[in-house]
Formats: sequence, structure tokens, C-alpha cells
Amino acid sequence: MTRPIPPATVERLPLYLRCLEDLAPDREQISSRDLAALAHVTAAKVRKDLACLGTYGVRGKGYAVQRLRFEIRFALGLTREWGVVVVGAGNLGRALAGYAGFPGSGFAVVGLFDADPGVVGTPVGGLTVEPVDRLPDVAGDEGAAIGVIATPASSAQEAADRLVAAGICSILNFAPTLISVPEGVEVRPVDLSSELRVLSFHLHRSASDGAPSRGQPCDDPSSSSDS
Amino acid sequence: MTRPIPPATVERLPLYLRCLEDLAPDREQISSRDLAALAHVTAAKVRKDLACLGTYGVRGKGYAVQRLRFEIRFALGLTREWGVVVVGAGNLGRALAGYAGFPGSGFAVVGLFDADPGVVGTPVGGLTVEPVDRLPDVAGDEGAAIGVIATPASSAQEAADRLVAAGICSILNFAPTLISVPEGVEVRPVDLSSELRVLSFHLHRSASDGAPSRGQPCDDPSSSSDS
DNA sequence: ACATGTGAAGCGCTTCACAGCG
DNA sequence: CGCTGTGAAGCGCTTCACATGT
Repeated sequence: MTRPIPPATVERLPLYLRCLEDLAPDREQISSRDLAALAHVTAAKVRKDLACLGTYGVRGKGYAVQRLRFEIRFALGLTREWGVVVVGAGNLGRALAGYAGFPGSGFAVVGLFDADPGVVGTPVGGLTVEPVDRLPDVAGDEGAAIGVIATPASSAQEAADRLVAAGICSILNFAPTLISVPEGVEVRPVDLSSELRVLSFHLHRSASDGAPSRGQPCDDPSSSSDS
Repeated sequence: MTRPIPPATVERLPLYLRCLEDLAPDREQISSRDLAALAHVTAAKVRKDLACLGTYGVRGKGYAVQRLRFEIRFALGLTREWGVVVVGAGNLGRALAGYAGFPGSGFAVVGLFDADPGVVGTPVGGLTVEPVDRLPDVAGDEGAAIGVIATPASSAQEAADRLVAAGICSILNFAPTLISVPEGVEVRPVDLSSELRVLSFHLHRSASDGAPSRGQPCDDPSSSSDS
């Protein structure tokens, strides 16, 4: 039951959870097919993924929504709250600080830091921007477990070093650069520019395949796809 | 040479390109091993990926940096500039508008929209926030090809519908919800809350495996990993 | 009859190992 | 000799099909 969950499944569990959370409150059961439609995946995938949790659905009926929500939260470690610190208090950092810590999310932003003295002291949501030097203190006192890097690329490695030094070993990196960290520290890059470039690839490709137009090979306001 | 490039390779090309762009200007050659170290991947992967481009390296020497940069840009469709419109002018939207359109990126933000009349008219960078109703006009006039959704989840589907109606078929969705679009429209979700939840999974897991501490199983300030 | 759980087949990506070329 | 380009093996994920259970 607590067999190693495949990475691909771990990446989808948050998706299922969000679909389940958005469900009507009176919905008690859901089939793999219906959940698959909501999550934009296949039903077989849903069943295989959920089977990893040791959560048993009911044959002929489906899964108990409430139970399923709990099982996924449990598997993801969302039965407790994790402290998050954000480094970089520009627009992005401020957006992420508000975005991440909403009540009930399982995450609480406990610190927002910036290297620029001109920004330090600014109130953001319920927090005040602090100097990066205070990172170790805050992270330690508040028991922060996750760090978010929202600095320019040029400061990202330094931010990562500070986070690691403060005992944080899970990092979300929004800066458009790779960072190096000691073994045992997990970094997940989130990169706008790379995403745009991948979109560019597909635009470029479909522009070449037939349609000679300027990059809008779709003129088909047809079916709103799945459900 | 223009054989279908595997999706996994497409996702890595922007990474290689960024590494090449960050290289010292006088660097003329680079081996697959060195590029692999910079990109945090394996050398075999680099060679297989680059072979897809029909870009030939020089045996015994490596790849010509300049040439390689051009080939990757070409493959990604970055030899021209793509117009980008951003829907949602909160902190996130403003951050993305500045982030995406910097000169030389291959992208130009041509419009920033918001449904809130209180925000419309605000200057952001070189742009002014416009009402969403103007989206079709601006997207048409400026030839925008990519849309970025930076609205709350509750408005994301509507934003997507407006983008599609305006003829845009490549969407980057930063809202924490799935959106449905007609076939032929590509959507890439970028989701902070899911990323945090995946990090939570790993924290949770390593906290269970041995270390009884509060979620910081790493106390190992050892090697700064690879190269 | 309906929907889950699961072996097995299918498929793509990664890794290996080395031939080939500069 | 060094490094690329590439078949082949290895591995994981997805899909299929159906036995199983209600």
C-alpha cells in the first residue's frame, strides 16, 4: 500500500485533488471516468494512479469523494501545514506570497525577503518585507520547509545558497536560471521563458505545416472539447 | 532533418539554449559533456537531442556555440518575434508582462488586459492596462499569437474563451484551474499550488523515512552537486 | 449491468556501448 | 586520442482488456 508511488503519478495527484475540491459539496461518489474527464486524462490512468494509494474504490459505484480527498491529501503530506519563505519581493514574489498562502491550502507564507533595502519594510498582505539576512532566523523560528525563489536570475544562486544554509531542502525556482544545490535538496524549476519557447515551437511547426498565415493556423471555433 | 522532434527533446531545447546564451562570449566550442553539466542532464541526452536538429557537431571537438544557438532558435521558431497578450493585471500579470517581453527574448507583450475597471488605465512598463473587451482588436492588430492567463481561477475559463475567440491558439495558464479549449489550441498549465504539493509529497516522504525531525531531513552542507 | 483493480502488451524515453570521424 | 552519432538494450509509463466484485 505504501509502495513507492511513481513520479508521474505524484505529479497528477494534485490535479485530482483540485478536481475533487472543486466538486459540488453534495457529490458523494465519482467514477474514474468522470474524474478523468474533469482532470483531462484517461480513466485507466486515474484508476492506476488511485490504486497506488491503497485507496479502494467500490466496484460498480466509484470512489467516495470525501475519502478520496483525504487519501490524496494524506499521500501528499497535506495533513499538516508547511511553512514557506519567499525570496524576492518584486511583483512576482508578492504575487506568489499571496497566491501560495491562502487559508486551507496547506501552506503558510511565513517570510518574504528582499536584498534591496528600498523594498524592505514594505507591507505585503499580512507580512512585511524583511532583509535576506533575517532568512535563517525566520526560517528557523517558524520552521519553514519550503523556499520560493522569485529573484532575478543574477541573484537566484545566492538565494538558493541562503535557503539551503537556513536548512530548507525544498525549493521552487521561478528565476530563469538553473541553480546548483547539495544532494538531498529538491529543486523544481518553473520557467516562463522556457514555456513560451515551447509554445513557440508548436506555433512555428503548425505554421509550417500548411497554413501560410502569420501564426494562427486555427480558425476553428468548433467543439469546446471534452466535457 | 526535420523529422518530428520528440516532445521530451522540445522541452529541453530551451534549457540548452539558455545555457548557451549564458556562455562566455568568447567561447567557440562546447562538448556534449560540458553542455550536459551546465544543463544538469546527461551527455548522451544532449547528443541525442541535438542530433534531432540535424545540427552536426564536430567529432573530436564538440559543437560550434554560435551555430548551435542559431539551430536551436530556428528549431524553436525563435527567428521571428511572437506577440503576447496577458489577461489579468494583478501582481502576477504585471510580473509576467515585464518578465516575458524583455528585448531579445523573441517575445513582445503587446497587450495587458483586466476585467476590473478600477485597474484599467494603469500604466505597467511601457503598456497601459486595457479592458478585456479590447482583446480582439489588439490581438488582431498586433498579430498576437500567444495568450497568458494570469487571472483568478474563477475567471480563467472566460479569459481562455476570449483568447480563443480572438484567434489565439497558444495559451499559458497560470490560474490554478484547468481550462477547456477547442481542438488545435495548445494550453500549457503552470501551477504553483500543484508544484508546492509535489514538494510536500517529497518532504512528507523523507520525513517518514528515518529522520524524525520536522521536515528537514537534510543537514548535509556537502558537495554543491554537479560541476 | 457497472465500475474497479490488474496483468500484459505497447510505446517512448533514457542509458549504454561503440563504431566512425576529425 | 577525443568526441560525436547511433543502434540496441533497459526502463517506466500508458493503454488495453478482462477477471473480479457489488
